[in-house]
Amino acid sequence: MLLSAPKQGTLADIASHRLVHSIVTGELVQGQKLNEAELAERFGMGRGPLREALRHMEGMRLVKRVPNAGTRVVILDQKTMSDLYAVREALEGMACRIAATQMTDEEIAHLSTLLDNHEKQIEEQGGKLYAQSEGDLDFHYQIVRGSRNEMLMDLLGSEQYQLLRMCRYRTSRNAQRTRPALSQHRQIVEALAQRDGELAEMLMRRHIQGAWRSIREMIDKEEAV
Amino acid sequence: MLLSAPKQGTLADIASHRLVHSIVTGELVQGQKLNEAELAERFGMGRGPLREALRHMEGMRLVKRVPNAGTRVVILDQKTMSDLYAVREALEGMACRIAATQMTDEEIAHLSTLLDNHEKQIEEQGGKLYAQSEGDLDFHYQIVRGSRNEMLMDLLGSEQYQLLRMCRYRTSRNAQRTRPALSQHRQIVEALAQRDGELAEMLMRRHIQGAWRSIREMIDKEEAV
DNA sequence: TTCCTCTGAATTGTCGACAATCGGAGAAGG
DNA sequence: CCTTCTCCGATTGTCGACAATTCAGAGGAA
Repeated sequence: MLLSAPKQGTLADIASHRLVHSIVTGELVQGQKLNEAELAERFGMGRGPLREALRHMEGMRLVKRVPNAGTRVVILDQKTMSDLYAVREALEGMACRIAATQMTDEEIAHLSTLLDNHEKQIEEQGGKLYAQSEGDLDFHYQIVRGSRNEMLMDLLGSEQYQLLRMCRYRTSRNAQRTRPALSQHRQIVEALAQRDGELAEMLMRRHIQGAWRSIREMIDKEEAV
Repeated sequence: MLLSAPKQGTLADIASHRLVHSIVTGELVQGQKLNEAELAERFGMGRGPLREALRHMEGMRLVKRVPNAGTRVVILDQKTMSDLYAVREALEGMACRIAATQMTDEEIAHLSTLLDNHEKQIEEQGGKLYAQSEGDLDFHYQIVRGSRNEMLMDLLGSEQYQLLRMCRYRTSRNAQRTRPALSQHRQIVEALAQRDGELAEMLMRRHIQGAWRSIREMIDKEEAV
């Protein structure tokens, strides 16, 4: 799993993982100020490791830090989300294009079975929206891994991934477009199987554009209320 | 300038900037182990701020850190560079596409004059290869800013920018393809002026592909010796 | 000679205390 | 009543010392 948090290692790493979790799930509210002493005590560690974790999270763009004024949880407004999806479209599109030439037949077949499972989950009337969402992320990350591009894996895996989960958590209530999404996923796998990178890239980009459109409409409707 | 390093702020920030400079210019050799105590003394600070800087650099992908085993300067081998250019192609292509719809006429005109200056510099037989290189980065970053996408600006500006500079520093001896590059830049500006995002994206992607091909050939030739 | 084990020195990880800085409550003046 | 200044509490930034871990080399056995 991507969120596998090795509860071992330095305290700073542990603090990072706990902070990520708290921020993604909304336990730490957007814009909230993070008090170093308080968090350090809650995590049972000194302020040193915590500050290092904060610096790391700054790199992940999950918090915003101002010298001598503390660090705050990032605010995911519509503009930020829009920017995020544009970047995703570019990066995952590229990943898809490369993956079409780099993935093994076995890996592509595995993607197919992954989608089969996903479909079953949907038919079983998954109240487990969360699992579906994670499964979707899994699909996307498998393709990114297929690109064999370390930098893409880092960017989409470690960093944007968290922002995306945060975004989903905030908008997970409905967003029932799993059906069309699944269909698009199948198209993408087919393009990969045919080793058509250009087509795979285009399909992935459209897929992400569609996801963003869906989310944005939901946000707009929500704000109208 | 992008490399403007405010020599004020927290010691950790100062350390970051000095480390970036040392790594990009090669003063700190690739793969070299970074001793915390030694660096802290050289910078005239304690190990605390230095460790925070190191964590920050880890986020920038300029160093690699292993728990209980220290941090080392990243190694820019051909695979890493290739990955970097693929990511650049995706991100700058997207930036270009968006910029075509977002930049003001004034900004586009400014790009044109920027290229005029660049051309003059070339004709004046610039021994100042460095200035040209920085000018080129300036051109690219102006377009990224034109996209109005904060995340793109961050990714391409603060982070990849440094890796790219490091890459260029290593391969700056010849790489005399300023002429075709300038011509391609002009084409891109024209596409932007016509508000043709799709074309602008394609031209930018080809431009970056060409730059990478040129660099790779040079590396291959170098290694053959 | 080669390999293993066992130190112990060097380096990283962590903590608590102190200094510097910022934000806000409350007093002084208009 | 509002504005501005001053001081104080709270929070961040920094340092030095200590604990935990790793790595290299000395020494010994096969």
